[in-house]
Amino acid sequence: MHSFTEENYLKAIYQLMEPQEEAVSTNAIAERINTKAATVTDMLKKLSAKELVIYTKYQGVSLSPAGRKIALGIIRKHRLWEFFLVEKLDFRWDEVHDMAEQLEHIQSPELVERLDAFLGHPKRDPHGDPIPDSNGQFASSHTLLLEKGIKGKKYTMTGVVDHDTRFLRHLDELGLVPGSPVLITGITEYDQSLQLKLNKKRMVHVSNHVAKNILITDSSAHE
Amino acid sequence: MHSFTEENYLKAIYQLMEPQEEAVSTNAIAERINTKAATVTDMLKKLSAKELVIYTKYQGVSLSPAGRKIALGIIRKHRLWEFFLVEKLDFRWDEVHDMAEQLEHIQSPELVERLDAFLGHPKRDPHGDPIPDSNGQFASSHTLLLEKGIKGKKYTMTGVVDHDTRFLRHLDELGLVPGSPVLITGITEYDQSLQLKLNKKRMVHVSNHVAKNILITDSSAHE
DNA sequence: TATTTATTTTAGACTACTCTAAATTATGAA
DNA sequence: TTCATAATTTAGAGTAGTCTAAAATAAATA
Ligand SMILES: [Mn+2]
Ligand SMILES: [Mn+2]
Ligand SMILES: [Mn+2]
Ligand SMILES: [Mn+2]
Repeated sequence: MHSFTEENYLKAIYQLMEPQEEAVSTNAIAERINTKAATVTDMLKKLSAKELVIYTKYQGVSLSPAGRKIALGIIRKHRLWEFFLVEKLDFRWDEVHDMAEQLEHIQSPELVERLDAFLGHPKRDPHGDPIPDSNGQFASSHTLLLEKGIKGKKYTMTGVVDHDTRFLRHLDELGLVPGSPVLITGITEYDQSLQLKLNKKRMVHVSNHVAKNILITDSSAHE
Repeated sequence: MHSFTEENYLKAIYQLMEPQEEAVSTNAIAERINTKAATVTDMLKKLSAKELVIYTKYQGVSLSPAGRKIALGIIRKHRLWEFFLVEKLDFRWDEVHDMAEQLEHIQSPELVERLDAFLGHPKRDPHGDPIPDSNGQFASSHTLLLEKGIKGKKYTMTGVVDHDTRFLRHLDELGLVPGSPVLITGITEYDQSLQLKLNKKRMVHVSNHVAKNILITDSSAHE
């Protein structure tokens, strides 16, 4: 089997590869895992020997199909546990990540499937991130950044880019959480900040920084 | 903090000390943890330096108050997770131990307390073992071995001594699980086997070996 | 009590993961 | 294209946990 540590490397590589489908640098992994480049190089050789990654010296690394499968399994568990913690144990969405970092390594395929069923096969975690199914497939989503939204159009808040606790708390206070209806009522030219109308006529003002870190989807869209 | 491995040693020492309140031998720990005596000696020195155990060369080891507290915390988590797995995820009582062995090491005091509340503050795990509260206190129990039961007297099955999967499955098939009413209707002198009447007039016959591994309590007893 | 046997500890070594410092390779500015 | 700088790898070493074999101690037995 693969160790706790190996799993974390595979997950990190997956998440770094995700935006653009290209090889990931040693330094990028080191920064994400909070370790040193030399340590990463050692691990890449090990994962390469196990054929979980494709690694060429000085050329970066990418996941093999086997490595990708493991990474997706970890992410599936992470997000299911986060959903459990919020929906069943009443934690807030900004509190669950560290617990999920531990729970994602629990080994038991049967447990994952039963947990998934117990939770009602959720499609997204509390942060709006999609939960891969047992085959590693994601529900398709058509999201865009709030920053790119059009004035006067109705959207639904679907997730966040930044997962930092303070950011999530701030959104909580604004009442802007996954599922919230969002109507862009005004855009301030000067600083690109937005005036939004949420449900119950609640009006809020968000900075461009916030708008850059919120995902929305067309309200009329049927996922 | 203390590692996964250290936690397993502390738990093992606790469980070996439990029956009689006396020091535990190196070999006993080695056997329980599936390791070698030399390895145990190393770990005992380490735990002793951390003042989690009281250890004198060649004299065996016992838990310090701090070590005992950690051990009880692990046991609390183990049993709460087992309860969760059986009650919420519909696992059978013979399937949950290995998962709980992993889950018991998840670090988050808040998670434990929320899980406990979510489960309704259960007093016993699926095997009838008491779940210590957050202060390490057990609900008092007045159990005896089925073997020691008196003919014609009504009891309630409360737990097992042996936790082996095959034994638990066997009890399942007999319909003899924690909570079952048990009336001893006959004792066979020759082999000390017992004739029992469970609920719904179900009659079962159990060997002395089985009777030695089942815990019962006086039905009239109020815990 | 003396001797044999069992238990426990010590010595030395191995794997997994990590680090710092030095060497190597790639990159990009001149 | 050359040189300086940044990124990466290699070398060497440390910690946690594990092992086998040998030495020391305790317990059992004659
Ligand atoms: Mn998370
Ligand atoms: Mn998440
Ligand atoms: Mn168990
Ligand atoms: Mn149990």
